[in-house]
Amino acid sequence: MSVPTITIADAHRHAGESVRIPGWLYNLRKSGKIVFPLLRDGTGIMQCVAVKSAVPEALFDKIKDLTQESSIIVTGKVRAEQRAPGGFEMDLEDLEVLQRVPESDPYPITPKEHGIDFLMDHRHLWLRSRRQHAILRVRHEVIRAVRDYFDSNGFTLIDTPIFTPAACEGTTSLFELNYFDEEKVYLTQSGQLYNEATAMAFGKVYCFGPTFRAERSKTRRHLTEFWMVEPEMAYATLEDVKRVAEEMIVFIVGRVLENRRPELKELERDPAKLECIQAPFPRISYDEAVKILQAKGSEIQWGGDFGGGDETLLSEGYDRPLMVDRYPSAIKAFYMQPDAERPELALGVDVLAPEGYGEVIGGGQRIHDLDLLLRRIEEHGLPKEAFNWYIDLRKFGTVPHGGFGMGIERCVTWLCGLEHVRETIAFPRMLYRTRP
RNA sequence: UCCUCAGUAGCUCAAUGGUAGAGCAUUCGGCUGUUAACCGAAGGGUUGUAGGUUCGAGUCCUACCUGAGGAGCCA
Repeated sequence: MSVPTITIADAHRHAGESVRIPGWLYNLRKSGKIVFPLLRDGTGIMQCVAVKSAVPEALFDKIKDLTQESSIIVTGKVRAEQRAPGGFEMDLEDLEVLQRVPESDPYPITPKEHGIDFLMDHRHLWLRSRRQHAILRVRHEVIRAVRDYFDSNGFTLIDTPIFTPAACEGTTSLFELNYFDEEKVYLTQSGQLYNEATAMAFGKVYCFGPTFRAERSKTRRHLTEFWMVEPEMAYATLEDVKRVAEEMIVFIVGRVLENRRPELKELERDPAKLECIQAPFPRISYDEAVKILQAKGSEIQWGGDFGGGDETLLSEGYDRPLMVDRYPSAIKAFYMQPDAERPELALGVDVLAPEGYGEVIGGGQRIHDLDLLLRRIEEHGLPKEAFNWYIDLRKFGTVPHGGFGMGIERCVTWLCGLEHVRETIAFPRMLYRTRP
């Protein structure tokens, strides 16, 4: 008679049955004649139990001598048990050891606390911990929600290139590499310019992929390689962009609350902080933001950009994301459409997450007028030849259009209530850290 | 790139300029309901590197290396 192979996540459906679960030994608690191995299988953690008098001696000895993170396949009967974490427990009947981790070189991440440097050096193993597991499952939920939101709202996924011939935005630094020793190309820092082309072909589009910034930033909000989702819409105004950004965030938060409650609990994240993320989000202008900041004691002057502290000051007092729009054109990218009533302002919007998490979305309406775009390219000293295709978009059926970009890691950091973005991606790439 | 802080056992951290310590991990022993289990014992050190001051440096000084936090910039 063969027993079914199941996952720990499904164990509650097999109470009273004998089943087989492949996994790894998460931890082992011993008490003389009774042992409690904790099995981890990627879907959850289950406590097993073996009493010396109730199992064959060879089996008991094999369990007793297991080491942390050894790969094992357990067989036993699942039973509801109040005392077990998770509410279910397995009475062990058999154990197959695929690889026993030797004592001479034990698993380095013990159940005690560790420093961040050590954990980052062992990131490939750290991913097995409950906390990292919870964070990456929330990340997965966020990504799935993003795709579902756009897919069910008429957007077409169109991926943009990662090798690009020039800067999308002249301001930030790019990673440069040799392209067959024939020319220099750069790793993309945004798919936006290409998406403006695809939006003119498909109406509503989005891209979702890795993005690279060679900024020498060393803060809790920065990675050199991160994932960004960027929708772009033809015939869209700044107001349309703001509405979509708001709807998307509400949708994502709703999905996380619906499907990832246990993960939020593992992370000790108060779900009430997310339950209040409902439309409408507060909206203020750059002008108002500057006045608010000055009243709160910030050094900011009109015309300057917000620092990290300014973003925190602005978003405190709101329990939901704050939308700030109409920034001075001078501090924004060359492609930003000016405000018709006040041409010194750009029709851009930033979305600042609550609780001091800062900017998670940046976007706005793009310039659709050919002459204005040419003028801006010149003013910013950009090489016109490299933008010929982009300029074409204003020559052949140009329309008002806009979109935004959302950094996935910053969003996950906020939703999980984390201190640092580095835990929201499996293998973070940061200034001074490219390994493992 | 700049500013601040840190580097001592495998890990997390102590140690007034005067003998290098603890908890966890590992090994051995004990324990029939543990929840980062607990109790007892043992092994484990070129104090990041190179100089300097001093009778004497983990501790003070200089440079460098590595990491962390922050700034600017950004999602």
